[in-house]
Amino acid sequence: MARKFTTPRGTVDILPEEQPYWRQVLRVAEQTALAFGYRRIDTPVFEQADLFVHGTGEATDIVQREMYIFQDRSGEMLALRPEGTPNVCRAYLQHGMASRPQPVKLYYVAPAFRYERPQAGRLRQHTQFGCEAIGSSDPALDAEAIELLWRMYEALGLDDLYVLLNSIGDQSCRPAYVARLRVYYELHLAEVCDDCRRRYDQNPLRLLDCKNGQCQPVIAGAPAITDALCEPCAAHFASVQAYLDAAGVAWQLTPRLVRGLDYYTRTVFEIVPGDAGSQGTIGSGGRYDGLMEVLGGPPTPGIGFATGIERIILNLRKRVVEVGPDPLLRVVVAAVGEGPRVAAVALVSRLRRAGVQAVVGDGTRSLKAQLRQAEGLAPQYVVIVGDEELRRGRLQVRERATWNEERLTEGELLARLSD
RNA sequence: GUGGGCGUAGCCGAGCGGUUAAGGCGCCAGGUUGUGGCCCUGGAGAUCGAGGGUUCGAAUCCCUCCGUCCACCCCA
Repeated sequence: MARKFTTPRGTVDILPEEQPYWRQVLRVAEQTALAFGYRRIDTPVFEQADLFVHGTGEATDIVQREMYIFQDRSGEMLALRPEGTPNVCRAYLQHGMASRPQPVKLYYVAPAFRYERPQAGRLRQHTQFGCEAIGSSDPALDAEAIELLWRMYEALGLDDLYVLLNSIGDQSCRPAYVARLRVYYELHLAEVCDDCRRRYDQNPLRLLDCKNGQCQPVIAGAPAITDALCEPCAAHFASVQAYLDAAGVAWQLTPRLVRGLDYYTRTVFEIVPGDAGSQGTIGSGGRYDGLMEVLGGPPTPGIGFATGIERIILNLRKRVVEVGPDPLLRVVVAAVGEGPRVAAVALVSRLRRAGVQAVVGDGTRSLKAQLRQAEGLAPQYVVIVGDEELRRGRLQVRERATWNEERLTEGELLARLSD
């Protein structure tokens, strides 16, 4: 049908029926983050575009072709947040958080925007829950971030998940490795796919992540970055692994795992479902020890992750995980005729002030219709107010599920409701 | 950004060149004057995603666009 207005491509409405999932996921996410000592931070939906150009990285797809970027009326270049980490780091610097006890551990729930071609599990606006621990390079924080994410999924009832873990080194060892990788690939360019030839030029690390069948033998023969780590990076990585084991989180060493963002150093990880489709990653993150300097701050290490709420819910639905229903409506008051309507409005007003969720039936409809309406609203009690009830000072109160009917005074009704 | 599938009322879904465009769910109303879940009856709701074209005639064929889904790409 010809609708005049619809949601923009790649965006969705979250209808009342879906809200229980959101409430549940956000509740668990926040609880878990708080339990791990993280505190909430909120940052603007839009920021100076350069924050992401420099922070997320000029070479990334996100910056090159996916940002929602615009000029405001003063001519300033702004961008809708494509991911959360640069905002949090900017806030850390802006508010002098280096003078707080380190590390500063922050979490956020925020929409992210990327101009991409939508498909299941990939939207132009999606919601990320993320955590960042800034100001320490302790590998225990890396392990803790991974564990936090893992425990959160666990609490939500998601199983069949896998932690993929890798280290991609730092400035002192990665460049040499990338050079070696290039030398290796130079000899095999004829055997790999077109995308890989492009990656060879633009983003060599990503060569390892190619899913094209013809490239797999070449990947298998490539030097592994985990063999090329410098001593400090190797030691750090070993500690991360040991701490994960200590925390009881199972992980899989995945040398081919690299990440799309420029700022990652050392630890990178993803959590994927066992039956993952192409948009399978539900959460991922890593260490970004060089990011703060890029943003103009002093050298400050950091580790963090983000997970997509929509993808979590997708997986919860796939597994038919139960979530609590909406808080139930407790009373619907049906009334026909002006006198009873006035009394009914006054009654629900008092009920609500007493903390009871209550509504009146639609006064433009018959009593029968109001009762049908009440059925749809599924309250605990249905109350009927008519002239007779007003005369007697007693309400007709029905427990909807049992049809059990009583004549009660308002006080008795309230007592019943407070059981 | 590339390739492919799909697009009929709020939802599911028949029809696939000539029909008043089925049916189900849901919604609304009625089945005597104030009584809900089942049942019965009735009603509202569709410019057949949009715009062009072919044809005497198009939901049905063609083109373009839009949306959605799948794969790639990328990533949460």
